[in-house]
Amino acid sequence: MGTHLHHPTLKKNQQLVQDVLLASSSPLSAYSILDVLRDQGFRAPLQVYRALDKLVEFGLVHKLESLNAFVACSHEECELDEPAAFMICETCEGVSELNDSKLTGYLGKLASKENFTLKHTTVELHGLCSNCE
Amino acid sequence: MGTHLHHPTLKKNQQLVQDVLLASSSPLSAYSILDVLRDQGFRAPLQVYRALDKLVEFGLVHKLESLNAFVACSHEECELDEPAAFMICETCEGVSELNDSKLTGYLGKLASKENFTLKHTTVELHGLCSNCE
DNA sequence: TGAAAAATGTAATGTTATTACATGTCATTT
DNA sequence: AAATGACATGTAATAACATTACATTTTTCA
Ligand SMILES: [Zn+2]
Ligand SMILES: [Zn+2]
Ligand SMILES: [Zn+2]
Ligand SMILES: [Zn+2]
Repeated sequence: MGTHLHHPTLKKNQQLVQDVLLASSSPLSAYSILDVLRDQGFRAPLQVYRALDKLVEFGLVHKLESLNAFVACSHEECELDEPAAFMICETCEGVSELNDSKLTGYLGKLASKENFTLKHTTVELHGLCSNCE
Repeated sequence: MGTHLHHPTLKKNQQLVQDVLLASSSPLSAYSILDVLRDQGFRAPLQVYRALDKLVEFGLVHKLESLNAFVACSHEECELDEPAAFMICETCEGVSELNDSKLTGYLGKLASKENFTLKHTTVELHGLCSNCE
């Protein structure tokens, strides 16, 4: 396990975005979040993107690159411990976040074998979850 | 190794797009490809996206989800053998494609442990290549 | 309190990707 | 050869995703 850093108290917009993501059973695009938050006064995409940037920085939210969408972290917070992988169901759109140290370790090995300095990994597995099979 | 399927002869637009990607040292967005091909008569994004769809289907081109960009396959063609991972240098934008069966195998294991039916994997490692370190 | 840093509001713009519909090309069948 | 059907192409319009620029407000902290 890596060092656990406390994130600062969330600002108003950050908290609103975080609440929307926590309430969702599947990843949401920035524009979907915007639509939900129009009632709370959101008017422009940048309000969402700025909040998301911070939440991702704090490790409270992850971006799924293959979906252009965002999910709340399934754990307390990933912080410096990057999530290892996401399993994404094509049918129900459910996502489960895996923190598998063996996978992380192996990706690190692959990188060092080529003298590649690893900064960030994206691992997204698409398929069908056990329910949807 | 999986079954080797022959892809059909490339059509004109497919070949043009493939040639642009083969000549590039780094991944290209669909719109960058379009710009290059304006001289050859390309006018609209869809001409590029349609060609890319086919090339990806044939295993001759891969999409890098974290960059919204496309690269020519480094091997003859990946066909049904999905590439295992890409290492992407943040500095020179160079990409190297890894076909690592141990990684593929481990991702499969992770999935089956959760009764997840794996259809497609996205593994993209960001960092610095040995040259740029 | 006063200055600096961070967050927010808003508009405009840039980038990536798809839908819709018309036309063209080529192999197969009659 | 004409008719058919499958696939490829041309073009315009629009949708979806994301950033730049600039003004203002709030928070932090010396
Ligand atoms: Zn997490
Ligand atoms: Zn499912
Ligand atoms: Zn390949
Ligand atoms: Zn490099």
